[in-house]
Amino acid sequence: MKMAHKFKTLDRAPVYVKVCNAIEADILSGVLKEGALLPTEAELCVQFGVTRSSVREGIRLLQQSGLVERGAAKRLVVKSPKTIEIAEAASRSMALGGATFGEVFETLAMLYPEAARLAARRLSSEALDALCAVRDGLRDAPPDAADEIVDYAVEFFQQLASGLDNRVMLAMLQSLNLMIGASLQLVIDQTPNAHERILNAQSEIIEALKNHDEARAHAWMTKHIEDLRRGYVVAKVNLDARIL
Amino acid sequence: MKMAHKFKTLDRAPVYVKVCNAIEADILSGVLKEGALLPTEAELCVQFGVTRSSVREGIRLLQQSGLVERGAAKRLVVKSPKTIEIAEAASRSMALGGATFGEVFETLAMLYPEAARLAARRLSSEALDALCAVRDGLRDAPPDAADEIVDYAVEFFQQLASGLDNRVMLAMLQSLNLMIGASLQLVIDQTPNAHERILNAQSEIIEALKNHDEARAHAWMTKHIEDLRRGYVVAKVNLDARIL
DNA sequence: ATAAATATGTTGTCCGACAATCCTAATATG
DNA sequence: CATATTAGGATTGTCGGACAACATATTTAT
Repeated sequence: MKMAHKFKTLDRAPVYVKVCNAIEADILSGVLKEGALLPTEAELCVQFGVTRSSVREGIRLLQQSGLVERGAAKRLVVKSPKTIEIAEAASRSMALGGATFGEVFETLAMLYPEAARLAARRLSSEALDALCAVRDGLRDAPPDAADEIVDYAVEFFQQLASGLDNRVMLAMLQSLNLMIGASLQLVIDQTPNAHERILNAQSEIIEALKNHDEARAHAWMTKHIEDLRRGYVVAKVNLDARIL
Repeated sequence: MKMAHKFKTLDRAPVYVKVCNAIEADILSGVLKEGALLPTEAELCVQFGVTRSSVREGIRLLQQSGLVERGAAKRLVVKSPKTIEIAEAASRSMALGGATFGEVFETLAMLYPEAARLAARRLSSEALDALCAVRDGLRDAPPDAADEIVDYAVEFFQQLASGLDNRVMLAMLQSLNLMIGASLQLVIDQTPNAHERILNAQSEIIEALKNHDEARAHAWMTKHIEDLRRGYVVAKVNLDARIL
């Protein structure tokens, strides 16, 4: 008995999706390396055999996923997503998805102490210097300049994360930074002694990192974050409220 | 002396970007709630006063960020991003950004033991039942069916993460799952006793969760992940290689 | 009343056109 | 000769209109 031939289901995706996929495939497979120039729109039209409208819609799709970007001369250049951009996209999506302060803080409280522990194990001396620079900046800042204090507090987290030399971790920590960064502003200028307390925590953490004292780094980071969290409670921010 | 008037810098973004931003703003501000139907393209044209090409390009931008989707009758409906989609986007970007197995595993080894500890503190009984179901499924699976074992191993992580009731954490854990999921396949069928070892780890973790024994949950999760990591070494997977 | 046929609306794709912008190269000027 | 200017060409952004494909709503026929 002869089996009737089975056809594969036809690919009925819109053309602009196919354009997006085709380009993306070549990027992913390495045919198009980072920084490579894509053909012009007109060129893509003839290569794919579709009209410019479709090509352009496909490009928008690629553009939003950060794989491609307009460079000099407006030409499209291939770009491999940087951790900060991944973090931005993720935190933006979380905000839109309705994540709350409580969720962010709980995650922060879980991740950063462990990050500090890892840092105590392997932070380079340059990374440590960067942390010291942040701490010194904070020390010299006027104790009532809330915005500056916030900047230094976030920057401390940022530098610590960067020093871990792990892009996956970095992206996650950065996205947490972004999610609280904006709101920290509202809190800190209502917290008494914020300047002093944060400065102290940073100093203790740095000291622990210097001595490769993992437990102490972990403990102080925990304390530091708990301190920040208390700020939200004092400022009467509802932890179930959506992040901005 | 009269000060010359200062003009704000003009907004010179392309129209399609403005279209995207305008719609996004209304979604974010709550004017457009989840599930709401967007006007048709023709309608948007007259409302924004631009041509359909521009509207369509703007829609592609929104579409890729997961804020909008074609529903029944092809109409555009507003959609708030789900954690799994955020995780997918993030892991995809990380893969394109060149993240390595080593980075993923290190992050996994940091996050999941802490997640297990948290789970021991507050996992609901339903979530625990779900974990048991996974464990039972794995127990009854043939010990040489590598793909099934992988599925159950990943599913165990998935259920644990879901039970934490924290979307931010969930998104991060899920994105880690996705990043190793694909590659675990290659490893497990080269690992002797994988079935038995994974089953044992799952059972121990479940036992610890039941007894709210945070330390033990943490310890066994650590052991479990280290075991998986060893699989990569045995299978001679280069930990500096890019994830798929 | 149900099924078939038709009408209507919406999206996907095409085409052609033009202004704004940027790059390149030729030209003018010191 | 080097630099500034200008002209030219290439490319993107935006427009308008057109039509086929498809899904829904409405009417007609059985």
